[in-house]
Amino acid sequence: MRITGQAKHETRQRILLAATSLLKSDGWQKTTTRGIAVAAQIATGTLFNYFPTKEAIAAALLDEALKRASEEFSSAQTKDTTLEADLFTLIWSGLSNLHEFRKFLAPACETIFSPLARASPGSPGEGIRVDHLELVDSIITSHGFPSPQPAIAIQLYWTLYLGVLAFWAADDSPGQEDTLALLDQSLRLFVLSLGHQ
Amino acid sequence: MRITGQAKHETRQRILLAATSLLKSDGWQKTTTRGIAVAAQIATGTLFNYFPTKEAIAAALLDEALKRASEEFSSAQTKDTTLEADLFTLIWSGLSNLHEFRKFLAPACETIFSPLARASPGSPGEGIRVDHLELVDSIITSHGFPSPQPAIAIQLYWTLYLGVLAFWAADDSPGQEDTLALLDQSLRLFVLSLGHQ
DNA sequence: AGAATAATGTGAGCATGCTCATTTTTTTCT
DNA sequence: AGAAAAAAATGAGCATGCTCACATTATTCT
Repeated sequence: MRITGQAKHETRQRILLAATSLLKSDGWQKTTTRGIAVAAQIATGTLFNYFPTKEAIAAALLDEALKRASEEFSSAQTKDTTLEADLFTLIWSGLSNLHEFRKFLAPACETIFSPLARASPGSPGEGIRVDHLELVDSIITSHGFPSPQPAIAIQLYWTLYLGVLAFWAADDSPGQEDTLALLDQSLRLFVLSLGHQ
Repeated sequence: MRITGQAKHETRQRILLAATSLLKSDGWQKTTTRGIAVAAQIATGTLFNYFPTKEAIAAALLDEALKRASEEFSSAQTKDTTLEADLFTLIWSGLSNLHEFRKFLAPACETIFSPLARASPGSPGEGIRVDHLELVDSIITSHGFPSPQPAIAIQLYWTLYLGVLAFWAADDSPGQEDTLALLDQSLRLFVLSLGHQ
């Protein structure tokens, strides 16, 4: 499994690299699976041996970026700040890591982890959502809040998170200061909602 | 323009009727534009003389339903309730009118008014969003609140609204009581955020 | 090594959203 | 009414996401 696995891994990386490059230069719509395959020097069919859908390719990219953010957060955590501050750090770090994908994030995400896609399990972004929400849950409880009620609080969090993401993707204010304001407000509300329940 | 317009209008209605029927029985994915065209007794190409995209067809259906809700609200308004209650009435009425579309709402909406589609003007759902937000703004100011700050408050509202919609679309609790709870919580937070700014 | 088996690569081809040159129908003008 | 012009309908065809039967390469077994 050693050498084979390595070759497979390299192909996978070539695909992700090709996809990144094309997505950045051409955007979501104009990047075709055929184009990615050619750039990665494989056949169209082979592409789908590695990723089940076009969205899954983008999801893998976003997943990598967000995993980096999670690790940054977990290692740098000082633990003496407020819940609000911790969540802010995590999310802001996520946005920084997603920065290179900002241009095509909105259209790609529509199908990847659309808030409305909650109904469709097995969607490419499900892993991302689950991982993120688990981390958030652990942060919340580590600050002494009760683990949020099953559905509502977490649903509210994810909604607000996607709202921030959506806003950020189209935010052209200097330094994304408008996003900062929205994120601030959103987190304040979310923490409030934890208390009120 | 009289007689012609009428014929056009009838064709349009036939399309919407056919689409409704197919969407309800087959869902979003399995309903094809060819299928709608056949059911409406027109050629595929003709369909696109009436609606620019498949999404636009669904958007027209949702628009009709939500317009009905707006009218219900506007005519039944008693004006002596709280802001929270008024918004609740409006949104709940919207959900009732959307009820028959619940099954395919989530996948359709991903592309129609995806939370993340704020960036794409000219999308089929833009009119729906704009109309709704205008109404909400007027309700807010009629209750003595200042018209919300440019972007943030309205963005927050739309985010929460879509979150509710998404949840509702997949909510199988009896009487959608879970959605009720989420809507309640969301509106409480939103009104809170109006005060805090 | 050579056969047998498994894993991976391949591209023709399908389904479907949508376009557009052409044909058909309707309206207008005299 | 009949010709000219405008409007609408049509369906072959394109692009693209994805599938699948087959070919190719890698691995295992004796």
